[in-house]
Amino acid sequence: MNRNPPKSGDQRLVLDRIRDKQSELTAAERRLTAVLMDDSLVAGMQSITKLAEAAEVSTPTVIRLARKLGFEGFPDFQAAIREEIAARMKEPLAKLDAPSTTENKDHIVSRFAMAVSHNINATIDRLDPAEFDLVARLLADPSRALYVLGGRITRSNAHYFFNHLQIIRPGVSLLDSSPSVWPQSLLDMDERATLIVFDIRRYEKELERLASLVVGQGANIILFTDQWGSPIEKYAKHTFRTLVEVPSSWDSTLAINFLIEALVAEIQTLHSSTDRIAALEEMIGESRIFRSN
Amino acid sequence: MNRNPPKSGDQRLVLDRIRDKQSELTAAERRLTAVLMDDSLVAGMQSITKLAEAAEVSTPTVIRLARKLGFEGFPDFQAAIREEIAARMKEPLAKLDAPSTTENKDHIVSRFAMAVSHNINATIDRLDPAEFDLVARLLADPSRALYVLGGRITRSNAHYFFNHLQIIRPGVSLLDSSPSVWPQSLLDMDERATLIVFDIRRYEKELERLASLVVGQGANIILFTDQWGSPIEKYAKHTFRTLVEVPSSWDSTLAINFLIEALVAEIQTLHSSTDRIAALEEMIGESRIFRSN
DNA sequence: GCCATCGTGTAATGATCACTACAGCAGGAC
DNA sequence: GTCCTGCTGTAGTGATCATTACACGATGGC
Repeated sequence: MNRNPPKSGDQRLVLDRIRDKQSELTAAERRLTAVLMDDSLVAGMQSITKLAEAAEVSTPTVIRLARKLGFEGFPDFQAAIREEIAARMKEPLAKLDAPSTTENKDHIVSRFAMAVSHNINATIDRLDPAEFDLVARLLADPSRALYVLGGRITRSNAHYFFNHLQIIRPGVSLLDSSPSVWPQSLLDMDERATLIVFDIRRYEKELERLASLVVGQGANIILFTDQWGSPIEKYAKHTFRTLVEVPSSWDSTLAINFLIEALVAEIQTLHSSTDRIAALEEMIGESRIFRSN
Repeated sequence: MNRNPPKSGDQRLVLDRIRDKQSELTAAERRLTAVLMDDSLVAGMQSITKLAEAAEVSTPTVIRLARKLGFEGFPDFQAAIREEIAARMKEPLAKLDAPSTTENKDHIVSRFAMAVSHNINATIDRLDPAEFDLVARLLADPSRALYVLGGRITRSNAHYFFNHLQIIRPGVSLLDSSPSVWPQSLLDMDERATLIVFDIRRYEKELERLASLVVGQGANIILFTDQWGSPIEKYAKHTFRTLVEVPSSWDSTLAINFLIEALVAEIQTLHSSTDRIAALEEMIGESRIFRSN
């Protein structure tokens, strides 16, 4: 390729330069770099006007950033980006992660990303969209009382789900982590109640025991578990199996979180209680958004 | 591959169009397409003047080719090329493709998966591996006291991180959600202390206030925020920006969880305190594994 | 050999662009 | 409160750009 414009001295990659200077950048400049890094600098191929519009900043801000990164002006900056993209396009398989040397391939983050990618894909694969929709409708029904319960590790997931459900609709309770206080909630669980349980390996005896009692009372159970399946499956009306293995000593609950977030999105749509959210924000008094314009 | 770029009416790829019309092209136009195909269209990102020079043709020839290929003019042609390159660059390290049949393409789960895929990839993209390693080492150092704090939504993430850190190493505290009890912990934060804060949009004033106090005491802050950046960034020694936008009324903290899990994996490796885990499991008395195989 | 046709480049045009100068404004210091 | 500093956008400029009109030259039919 013709590299007749020998750039402005510096040979480092644009992405690296951005990362290096990230801490010195101003708010508007960061909005810009966010847009640029969003699609691996491709946004920087547009004219300065378009790029500025996309990032919602002014054109001088773009020029100032280019200079801060060590380029003479926008054309110089853009030429560097073009060369960088050209170099990356030449490589057989576009690898997004490493702007970079091969050493990053083995970095824990890369290996983790591949595992997570597989986990979420496989989780979606074994998901029945019809069942997903059914569960979403079920959870969106405010006449059904909901109880949420997690295990030792999955308690955070339970809390996350509870946190959102509680804002979207009434009648949601988070069961305490201590089994000693469960009986009080158990009393209220009739056939209009639904218990959402999270139980991945090192499945917990207490959860199973509670599940059997809950079913005995006529309530339904929705279970989030791992690929091997918690013993609670036999009590559950709906089961979501997720993949949890990653290159770590710990299991990953990312696929579970994925389902939770997708369900929350769908439930919110079904319930469409934007007024409820607005009211809540009013109460909390935090509705101010910090984006600078 | 995905042919999402909507372009100017026509959906076909630029490269395909060139191949289709190759036989109808004139000598000068072929010189042009040769240059373009040489580096996967990247040459087409320059100005029309530069491109013409590179191919040793005149600028009107470039316009005539663009029109022959079905574009309105050079800008239209260039926009199509840019989108095509963008699509190719996005080719994720972890491609969470839409599951199975086309009918499901519009299902919330599929749309969610695509957004999440992009979020995690872009998050990795803007991550500095060296900083990641540095933070992992910092958090693995048992002589540093750790404090974990989340906002309204990110409290679950904070809890998740805390939950794991606490098992791996001593000296980890989760700050309560109620600001009224923060001062007690604040007292203990000296220059050997590190505060891990989660703050995504609808950035919370209380968190920022605490952050400034903490820094005043000489402690370090590690911040997990969104792509726009919490105001706490200016206090933080290390900042991890993640993408949070998904087709939902709610922001997604999946990319944050991704970083947490990856950090936990690395910290665990560095600390290699398997004995500590074993001891803990002994105490909990839950060490029986249910795996079916 | 003459003309018609097609391919191509040159030159001139409005449009857009990159860039500068300056003013407004927010946040921090005192 | 008041200043000050630094960030940011607006407006105006020359420069570059994409495009058009047109002229030249090559080719082929008659």
